[in-house]
Amino acid sequence: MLKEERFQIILDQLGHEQKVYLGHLSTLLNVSEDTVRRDIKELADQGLLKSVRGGAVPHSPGPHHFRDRIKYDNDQKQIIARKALQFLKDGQVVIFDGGTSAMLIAQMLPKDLKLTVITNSFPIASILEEHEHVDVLFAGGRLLKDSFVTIGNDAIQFFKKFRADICLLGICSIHADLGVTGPDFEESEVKRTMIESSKEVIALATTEKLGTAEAYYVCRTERLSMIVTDKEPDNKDFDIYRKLGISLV
Amino acid sequence: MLKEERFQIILDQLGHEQKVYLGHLSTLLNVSEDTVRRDIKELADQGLLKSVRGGAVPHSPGPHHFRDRIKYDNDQKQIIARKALQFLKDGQVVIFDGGTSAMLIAQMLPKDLKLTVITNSFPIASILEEHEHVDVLFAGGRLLKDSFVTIGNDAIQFFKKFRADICLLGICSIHADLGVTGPDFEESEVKRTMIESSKEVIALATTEKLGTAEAYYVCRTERLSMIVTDKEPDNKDFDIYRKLGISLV
DNA sequence: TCTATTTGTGCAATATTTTGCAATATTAAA
DNA sequence: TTTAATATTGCAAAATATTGCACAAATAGA
Repeated sequence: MLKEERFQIILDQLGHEQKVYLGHLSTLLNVSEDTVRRDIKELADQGLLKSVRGGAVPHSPGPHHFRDRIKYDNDQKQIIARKALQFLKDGQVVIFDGGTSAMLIAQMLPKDLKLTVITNSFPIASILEEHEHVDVLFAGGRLLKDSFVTIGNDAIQFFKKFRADICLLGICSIHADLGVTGPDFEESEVKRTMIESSKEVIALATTEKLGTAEAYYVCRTERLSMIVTDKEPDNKDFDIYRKLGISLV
Repeated sequence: MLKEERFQIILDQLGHEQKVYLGHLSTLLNVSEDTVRRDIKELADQGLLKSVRGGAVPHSPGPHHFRDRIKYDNDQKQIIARKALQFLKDGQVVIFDGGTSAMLIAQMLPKDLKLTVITNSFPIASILEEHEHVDVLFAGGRLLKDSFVTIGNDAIQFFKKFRADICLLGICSIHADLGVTGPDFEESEVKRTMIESSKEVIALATTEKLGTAEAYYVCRTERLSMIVTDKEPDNKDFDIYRKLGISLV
């Protein structure tokens, strides 16, 4: 096998995974871990990925240093993202919420998928900038430091203009009676508008967020079309949501 | 078998596969590996494929990303950015245009300067995110791929809401009679609104852009308060602008 | 036609690169 | 701290490239 073939395979892996491991690649490519390490170093020198302890993570070009803040080792969220991905179809208009879960979805998105994406998240917009067939509509507003999303009335008014097919709602607390809630007032306001502007709402939630509530109201639980979790969906804890007509995945 | 026939077969192989091996070609073409190697070298010299250890791979055209563009000829622009920097004072509301010049200014901005920045440029917003005392208001709209700015009616409406102290206008063509012009229609539309929403307009222009014109009108020359160039401002070529009441720096 | 020259090919000697291993150093986690 | 995992370094063996050369085939000029 040519060295270039190995390079291609490593880069392909990083197209849909957020991290590749030395050990995994070593068996996959049939070479020693040392060789994989050297390959990764060479690719890192070319700026095609970022070498990290134990493997490598994607490193996309462009001036987006917020990309570095992604926590790549978040297995739960990665599982959720992979599950959610299957519900995105060609031609849809999708609102992406600003959380890390939605960001992972953006990163795993097949490059040939045609979408119109509406978002208020810098990281998501900058990831999708590389997708030729994705139109990005970005919500203006005040930039919230450290979470890289725009908020405020301008962002709200922006989302109100659209009628999206799907809203990918980042991880919030979900409680069957109290509804969907979030920890930040202004972000919750924006989320509420995102939901109002979408036909279907897919909530991305790690299981520990189910049954909990936070200070600020976002929407009623029944408004959700689907909850994507990191666990098996046939758990009986989830029955309460199924009764409300919500699919669990 | 003619050498040209071998060439054709090698190239055909690379049309289907992503790689060819020396050994494989050697048996296929009934010549020694040395000959194949020489063939590949010759084809590589013509740029028809890429010679690699053990075989060859298709020649991939390198990506031309935003990041790559930043490096080029920024000496001039750095001079301009440094000069422009002195006009920014605490407490001002400043509109940053999306060009590389404005980006360099953002990069050089002292961390303790208090500003409100209004922009439609991702790179600028993400640079300023690290400035604790800078409030960033980001214009929504359609994201223009590869230049990382938002454009369209939404962006225009956003800028119309403000009354800024200064507009830092990225490098356009400036002609004393024909006014300020740009090469892209939609970007020029946005620039026009930026200018309308600002008290003062500081144009950033490399000297070769002075006296030239492009297709799309942005504003009259007199509307500029100042032109920052990379040359000494006492050049007599600049007199024509001074007569219009524009400072040169 | 015949010779002289060029070109393409394979072979062998030598140089370079790649690879895996082992010893040592560094880092992250308990 | 100690401990386990991962990285780095130097090295030798294997794989591959390069070079020089001999020889054959094709080409050109007389």
